[in-house]
Amino acid sequence: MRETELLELAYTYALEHGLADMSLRPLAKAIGSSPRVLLYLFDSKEGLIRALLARARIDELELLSRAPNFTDLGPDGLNIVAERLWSWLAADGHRALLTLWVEGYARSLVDPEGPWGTFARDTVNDWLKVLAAAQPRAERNTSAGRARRTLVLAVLRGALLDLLATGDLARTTTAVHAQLRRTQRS
Amino acid sequence: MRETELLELAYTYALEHGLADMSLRPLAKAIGSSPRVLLYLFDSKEGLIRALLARARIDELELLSRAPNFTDLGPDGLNIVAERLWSWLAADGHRALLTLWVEGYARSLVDPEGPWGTFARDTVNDWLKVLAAAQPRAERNTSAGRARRTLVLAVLRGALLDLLATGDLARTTTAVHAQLRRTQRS
DNA sequence: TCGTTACTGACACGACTGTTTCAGTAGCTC
DNA sequence: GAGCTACTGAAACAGTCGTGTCAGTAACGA
Repeated sequence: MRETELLELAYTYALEHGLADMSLRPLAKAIGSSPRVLLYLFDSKEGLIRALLARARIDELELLSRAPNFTDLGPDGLNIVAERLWSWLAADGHRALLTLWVEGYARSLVDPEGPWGTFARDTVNDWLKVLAAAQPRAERNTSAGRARRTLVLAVLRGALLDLLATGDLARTTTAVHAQLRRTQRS
Repeated sequence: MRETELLELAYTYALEHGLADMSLRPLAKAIGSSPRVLLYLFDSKEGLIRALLARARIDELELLSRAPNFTDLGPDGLNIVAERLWSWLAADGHRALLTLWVEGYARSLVDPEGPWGTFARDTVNDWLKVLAAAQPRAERNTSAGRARRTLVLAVLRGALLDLLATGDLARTTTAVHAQLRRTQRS
């Protein structure tokens, strides 16, 4: 299937160059293809972007699925999962993917129509679902439980934004760990 | 001064339409001007974007300056300021500005050259500075103090991302308040 | 009145955009 | 061999982009 291998090439290209000002001719040349072929396979540029965003989401879901999703890790399960997620987010090799992800997020806020669609809302829900699975059953469906996983997600994402902008791994990691240790005690 | 009033018009236009695919002709037509004039006043499109980003940053700094920045509100000063900041971030009328802000942030991560420059890093530092001023003097320059304000910033920004994507004011606000109340006790 | 400064309109230039048209080629099935 | 499917190259289309050129107006101080 030519489509999947070209998508993969385009994906690594997008990771390097971003999606915002990507255009067909430079992309095609870089991956050894032609605008004609890309249009043939993906119908339109919008279709290509949609495919790239879906591809990025696969990486994201794959990460999330690696978090232990069996239930009842105890009352502290949420923090355990969060700590694991952070170590993934903070890893050097994931910067490009996460930057692309922020880009897609921002874009889907600005224009919810278009290929970006509901990317932002989707990822929030993906993450909240995984975090919910790590909470004790009794807590999961309470308002306090929703707030708690919302808070954990906020900490992870806020710290990620900070890390991507400043590159200060030590400070952001200390902050995240401080939080996860603190709630552990409560 | 024609420049400032046109900048203001362009700014409100950018708040509605985003910066990413803004182009001179539609913008000029919308604000009753011409590409010629915009180029005359701002030298280039890049100059215009730089001016718009600077304008957005003014709104941001104005917000931050409204947070009480006199020192020693007590050990809980950081939370007091954070709560005030959140009520501003969560206000309905600020959605457009904050979305624009996220867009600029994302873009400055993708391409740190160009008009976006150090927008992301700058805002992180702006906020951290304000939060630092709200911490007790004794805590301010310790590693734990840095981590604490980093964490507060992460919560605010993470919750903001969530709010912008989902519009769920109740859940995000509950999460933020839970956090600020929790650390208050510690 | 002259010169200077601030601003503006009309138009064209070259580069680039996504997309289409037309014309294929290679491989597989019947 | 015929026909079908999958894929591809070359070139052109219409449109938009940022920008430059040339000209011109209005206000104002000397």
